[in-house]
Amino acid sequence: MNTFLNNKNKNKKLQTRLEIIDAAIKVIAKSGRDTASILEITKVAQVANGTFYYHFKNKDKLLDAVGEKIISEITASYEIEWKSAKEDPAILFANATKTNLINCSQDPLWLAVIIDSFHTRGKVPPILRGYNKSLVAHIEFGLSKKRYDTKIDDNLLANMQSINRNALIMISEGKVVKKTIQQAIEAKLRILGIAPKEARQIAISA
Amino acid sequence: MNTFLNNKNKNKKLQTRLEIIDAAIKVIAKSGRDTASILEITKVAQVANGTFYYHFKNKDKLLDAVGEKIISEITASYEIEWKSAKEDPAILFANATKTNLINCSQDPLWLAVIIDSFHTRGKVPPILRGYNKSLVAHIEFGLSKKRYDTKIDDNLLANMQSINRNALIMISEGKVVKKTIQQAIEAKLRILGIAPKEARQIAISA
DNA sequence: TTATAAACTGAGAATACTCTCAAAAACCAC
DNA sequence: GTGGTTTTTGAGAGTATTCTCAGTTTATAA
Repeated sequence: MNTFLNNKNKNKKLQTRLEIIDAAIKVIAKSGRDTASILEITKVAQVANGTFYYHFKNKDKLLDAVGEKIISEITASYEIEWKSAKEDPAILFANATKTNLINCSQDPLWLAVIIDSFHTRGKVPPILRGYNKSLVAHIEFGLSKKRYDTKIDDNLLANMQSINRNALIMISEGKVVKKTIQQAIEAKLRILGIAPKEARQIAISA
Repeated sequence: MNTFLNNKNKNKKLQTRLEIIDAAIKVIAKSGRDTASILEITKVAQVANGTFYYHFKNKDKLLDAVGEKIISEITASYEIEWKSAKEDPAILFANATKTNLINCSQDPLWLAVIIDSFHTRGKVPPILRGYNKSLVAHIEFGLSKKRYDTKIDDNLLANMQSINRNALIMISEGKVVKKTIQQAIEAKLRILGIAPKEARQIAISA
């Protein structure tokens, strides 16, 4: 009889896989995606080098898995408050930004990996795709209510992302989380076309 | 008698050095700082691998030289209009931003290298240092005239830089230069605390 | 023309990294 | 236990990269 994938094996395999992903997060946080070597990752995970290639076709697939893991951790609690919206889009957006940044800041390792994921030549890193979709929705909502004064394009989205990224860098360098997040919200709202003083007030009360 | 460095030799040596730097700019534009290999650079420069090490102690020193070369090309024509200032700081800043971005956009190779230079783990890349100094001066000037509503800190400077970087990326991807620069100026002024509509007007007439 | 110093060459040492594979170990149904 | 399957192992092939160095070429002062 073909035992194929019984549960015990499945768990064993899955566990090793997760250990490798966790080790990868540690190493990437230290050295960055490009410099992180499979050899070091397997050393940290305490498995043989060959074991890595039993679980992942190559380094790229591992990076995808790392991205997915972090995304799922961060977005899990993220989309909830979005639906109930008769509120001011700016306030909703401020709160979403706050939640998002706080989630990213939970774990210094995630923080480092997320910041690192912004460094790319060419293609949009997988970690950012989900974020982008939600960002566009927020801005379109605000535009439909004539709350913002801007146009949606790649440049605007890139600027929004950069503000997030810079905030995360500041936090990872030890700046006060609350104040840094307020600054990020204020900057984003101002770019969207909220009046300077009002943007500050919304940021402070978020 | 010691011939030491007579002029002919000096020129010969200098010329090879410059050829290596130019080749480096080409290769970095294509592959990025980290991936660019000495081997490929010397191939493009048409010199032997060992020649590289006669001119540069190591890859880092070459990167410094590349940074200095590009900085000097870009900032050469940059600081001129700054002194004559009884004008509106916002307009001055808008013009400076425009000049700077146009200068960076002159050559696609520089563009690629400059954009690449923003990618760093840790330390501020040398290319940005000069820019930062001038940026702080501009903002302080505006604050002293009560034209802006913000505080100068690392976060603000990082956001300003990111807006520049994003504009350069858009330009390198073929977006219209003029419009992209206007968007950058508008975003910067809004973050500094200029009212949304006014920021747009200044950006358009810059 | 010739001696000397500068500039250049390219083979190869040292290192590091990704990925393969045959063999070993662990696991589990019977 | 036995036998078959899954999982792990680690040596090493293949490749790439940085940097060294002994020797060659080039330039020039005398």
